[in-house]
Amino acid sequence: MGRSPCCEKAHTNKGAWTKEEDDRLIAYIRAHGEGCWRSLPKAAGLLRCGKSCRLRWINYLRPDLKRGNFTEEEDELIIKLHSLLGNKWSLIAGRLPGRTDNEIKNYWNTHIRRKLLNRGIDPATHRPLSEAGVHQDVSSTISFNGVKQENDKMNSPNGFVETDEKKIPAVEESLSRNGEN
DNA sequence: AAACTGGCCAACCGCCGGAAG
DNA sequence: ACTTCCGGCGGTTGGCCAGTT
Repeated sequence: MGRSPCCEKAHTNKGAWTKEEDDRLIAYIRAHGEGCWRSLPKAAGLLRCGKSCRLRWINYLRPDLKRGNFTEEEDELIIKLHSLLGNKWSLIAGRLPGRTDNEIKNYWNTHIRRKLLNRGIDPATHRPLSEAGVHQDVSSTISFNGVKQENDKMNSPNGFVETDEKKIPAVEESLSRNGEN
């Protein structure tokens, strides 16, 4: 037996959120706080999956979100963190106040990857593209899939093989070193 | 002016780890 | 110890929009 769905899909709305739905969600969380996403939609009078509510709140409605363009400093910080952590968007987002993992993930895929490729750097390994083989098919570098994830784990750019939690102190050290220069 | 193309981004999907029973 | 459930995460999709042909 597989897992049951997190909500009754037949009775939930999907797609873009309306202003009214946003207002209901904001009002409910202001009154009751975050948490218990499963029961939130019913309690808030929303015909949405709990997951959908959580995502909407975290990625769009939270009052502390920065929004707007990324600065050059944020760009470089994301590149640095990605070189250390790989596709751990939530960890990267934790270092960028007011930014969400989804936002950073989108920004990476649309802007930074291209930026690195233009610099001749492989976005997956943060090594010069020439090192990865002159005849490498660029499209394979661009592709973003599970295999690439596995490669990241097995062949982390900086040689990390520990868990992500164990990486954090090294990331902190690396960043502070960077700050001193 | 219409059709096409590519970029952007909000939102969904499926999986995983951990908590609870 | 095992099963079920929930929250969280990363990957992917699809709709919208602006630029180009």
